Amino acid sequence: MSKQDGSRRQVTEQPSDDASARILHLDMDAFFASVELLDKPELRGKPVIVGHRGHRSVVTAATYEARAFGVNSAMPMAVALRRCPQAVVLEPHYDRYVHFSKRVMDILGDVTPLVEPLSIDEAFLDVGGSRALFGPPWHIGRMLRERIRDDTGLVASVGAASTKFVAKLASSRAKPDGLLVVPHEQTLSFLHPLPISALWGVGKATEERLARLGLRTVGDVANTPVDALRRAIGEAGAAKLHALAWARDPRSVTPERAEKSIGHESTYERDLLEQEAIDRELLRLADGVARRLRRAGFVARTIAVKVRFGDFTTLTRSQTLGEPTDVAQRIAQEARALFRAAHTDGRGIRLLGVRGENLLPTGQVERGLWDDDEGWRETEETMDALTARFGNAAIQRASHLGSEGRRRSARSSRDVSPSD
DNA sequence: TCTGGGGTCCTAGGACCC
DNA sequence: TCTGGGGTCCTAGGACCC
Repeated sequence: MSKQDGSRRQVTEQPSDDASARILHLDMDAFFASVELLDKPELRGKPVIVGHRGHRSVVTAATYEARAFGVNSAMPMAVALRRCPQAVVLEPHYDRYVHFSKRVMDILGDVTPLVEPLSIDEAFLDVGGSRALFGPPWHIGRMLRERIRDDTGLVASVGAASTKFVAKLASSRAKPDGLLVVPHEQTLSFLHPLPISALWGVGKATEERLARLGLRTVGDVANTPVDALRRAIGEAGAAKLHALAWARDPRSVTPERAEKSIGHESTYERDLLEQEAIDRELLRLADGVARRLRRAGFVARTIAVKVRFGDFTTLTRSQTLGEPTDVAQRIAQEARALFRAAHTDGRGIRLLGVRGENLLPTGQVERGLWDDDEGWRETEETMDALTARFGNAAIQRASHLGSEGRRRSARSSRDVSPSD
């Protein structure tokens, strides 16, 4: 697809019955690159790559014109420029992408409250309850694409089906600049001829393992006993894949999803060798994590460090704390200790990462519950509510603050208050 | 070709408790 | 004294997705 002719090829004829295709998947076409082109209309129709110019950088996004040369996102920039030397390379502007992402998500929210953003440039919608106001899914998809084009100048593709998984497949099949509805009764004939790699969760490694069983298409997986799949790829993967191959996907569209971890990592143009530089970087990364934890209203119970050496071998180390934190100095202290305990003995460091895991909401866990006898009594009453909200495991883990942190918690709740 | 940065989920082994 | 089975938590690594 090297031409943007604007007129549409892949628009389906309106299906006779698409009421069952209530799940929409909307995906922006070449999102970052398209946002850049809004400012630079003179580059339209040319191969454009978004990414840094550094010698260790990768392609963040590419226009369809660049993809025609075999350029894809996540590809090393050096490779991309060898394949397409005439490509224009633009620095990314993440603030702009976030801005346009919000505008698009707002448009989706006008149709239904059941919008689940999947990443910055795609979302699921459940339009089952929107029919009376906006018509059938096919019509809603067309309307959303038009509104996004009119309001932002950007192009979105839409897939509609009775499950999330098939809707997502439909949108990628519709790209670029298309809309595809897969009616319920056509689902399996749509699904089964596709290659196994179309299945969610099948990457290179899984594809190779399944190829050893002689499986190539989704239909092949559907017709293989779960036991055989289990031996090849493990318990959970087998069950999931077999279900997906029969278009069984019980996941509903859920607008709010709790974050599970917050982290930062950096790859360095030159490998880091000096401990001083490494410590400085760990503090910088820890500070970024701490800020985001506070802004999101979380404390982390576990701190994890990631180290990648010059030869690309990678290790991770993590430690669960007695008392959760969102304080940069505390996170950095733990990160440095983990780094030292990993005995990296002077090898060059290509990448460092710091991550907070096991997140707990700051307010409920830290503030007041265990401050005094009054608070201690309150605990009994709120435990059920907390458990219902955050799950048993999280609350049990948090509750041992009771003995350990009780006397200190007046201080600690000040330390971790989200003030800056 | 030489590999970013943000994440999620799964597996497996060991510790520990009942 | 030896043995066992289930459950949960912690840690490390890997696959995968955008």
